[in-house]
Amino acid sequence: MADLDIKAAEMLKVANLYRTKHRVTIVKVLLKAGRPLSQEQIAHRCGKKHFDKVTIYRIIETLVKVGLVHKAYVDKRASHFELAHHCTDRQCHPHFTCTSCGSTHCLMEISLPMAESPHKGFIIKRQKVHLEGLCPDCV
Amino acid sequence: MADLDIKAAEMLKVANLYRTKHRVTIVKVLLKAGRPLSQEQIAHRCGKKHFDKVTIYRIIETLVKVGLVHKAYVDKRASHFELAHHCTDRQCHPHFTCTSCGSTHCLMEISLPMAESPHKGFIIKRQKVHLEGLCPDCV
DNA sequence: AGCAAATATGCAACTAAGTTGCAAATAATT
DNA sequence: AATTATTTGCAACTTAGTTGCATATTTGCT
Repeated sequence: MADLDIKAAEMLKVANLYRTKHRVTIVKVLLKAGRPLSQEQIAHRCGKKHFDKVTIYRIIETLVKVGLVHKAYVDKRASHFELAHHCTDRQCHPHFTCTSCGSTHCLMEISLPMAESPHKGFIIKRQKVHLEGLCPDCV
Repeated sequence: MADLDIKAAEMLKVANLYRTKHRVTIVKVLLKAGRPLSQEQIAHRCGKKHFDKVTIYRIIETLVKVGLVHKAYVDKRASHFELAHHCTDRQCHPHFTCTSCGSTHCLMEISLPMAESPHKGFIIKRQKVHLEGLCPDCV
């Protein structure tokens, strides 16, 4: 997965961040996953080497700050994060949670029109859509 | 506020739930607030009398189960709940969070079209929209 | 009203996500 | 290679939300 290494390092460089082993690994994990992950899931996918949860939270925080990552949703009290590189600056793809099995999926092809802005003095910059229903496995 | 008492008791009756003092008080608090509240905010608005947080969580859980209440959003790790009586069964009004001051508001007049369902095997039953930007005070 | 069955509440102790401060380690700069 | 800027690991902490169980309240019935 040298491709991913290069891509991850490149993303950090563009964002003007120190390219540390931990950051590269975490960006790679998020690239490979292609879907939102919690701190625990990230830690698990980082493998045997020790990745302190504080470090993971701090890296996520940094990546969010520079716009590489954003919080996709909260499930069972755990925030799930994903790379923002497939999102426009106004909205991302919707996420879908199955009310039967509890799984969550990215629905990349759906996009709703933006709410019109301004609305009664509110300047709307971004919009997030979360869907609920039954996933293919539970129908 | 005898009106609210009657309304709250009526809502519990229709939902076929015991009309306890605690439940009536909490429903009244939610009616009066007209916006999502966290457990802590509910406790605060219930006033001097002792309302254990476990009780509040359990009442919320019950109200969610019968559909009177739903979780509107999570802010700073705390879930915020509101009465569902102004929502359709497919979607509610969007919530708006100001990226400058952090306040969250209900935008009652906005409603986006529903994502079409089914989509690739996913049956979409409900949709939640969360908006971000600048509130009138921060513009 | 008074009683029994059904259900709700309070308390104490717990779980787990996320945070903070600080010393040691690593990356960038010269 | 040395200096500086930044990141990481550790330990201890904070806090939203949960669980089990004994006690209190509601409801339906007579």
